[in-house]
Amino acid sequence: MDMDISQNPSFTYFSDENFINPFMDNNDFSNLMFFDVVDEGGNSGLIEQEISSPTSIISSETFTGESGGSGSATTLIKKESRRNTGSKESETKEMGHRVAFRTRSKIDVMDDGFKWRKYGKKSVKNNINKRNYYKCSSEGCSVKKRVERDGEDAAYVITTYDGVHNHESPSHVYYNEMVLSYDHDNWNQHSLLQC
DNA sequence: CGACTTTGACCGGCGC
DNA sequence: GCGCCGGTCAAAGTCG
Repeated sequence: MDMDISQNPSFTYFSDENFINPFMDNNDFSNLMFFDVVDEGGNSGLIEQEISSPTSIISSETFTGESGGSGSATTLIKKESRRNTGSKESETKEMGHRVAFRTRSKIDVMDDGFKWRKYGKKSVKNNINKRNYYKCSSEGCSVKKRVERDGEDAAYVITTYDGVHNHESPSHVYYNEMVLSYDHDNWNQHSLLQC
């Protein structure tokens, strides 16, 4: 509609120029975009600053494809940006990190190797399509995921991950590649590092 | 029978 | 204070 998603103050826009589309195998993806969701808890995020900073962490995970033979998938994990401008009340709330990406896909829900339980469905403003809410069904894991079709172009699916899994993928995840640009303490990436 | 989905209701945050 | 909106809950239904 009126709002280009790349201008959405809640997201940092990433094109897929340097990114290999992980879902290309079994879906009709022709585009994949990532958004690093900035902490919207208060300050209006100066997101442009985040783009230039090396915040991205990309891990490639290969799983056994138990749901119809998907060969591999790649998880993009982006450290949530921290606004430490004024060193003033340093983020007491634990948001974990949030990743959103937009893919062109025929299917709504992508199999990322984790097991999700649907807990809500909602029609949201500026989008004629419903938004679906999922939780990770693993015990003790509170990662959430939102899935919605792009209101402008229903060929695109916007998926937002909220939080970090504290366990491995139930379908044999092998993290065979990982690029760590930098790290902070509030993200439990040790589950990734062990590989 | 257990796990999951569906769906309306409820709640809290935020803008006016 | 009020209304809108997004997110979550929970009961009922469905499926394997």
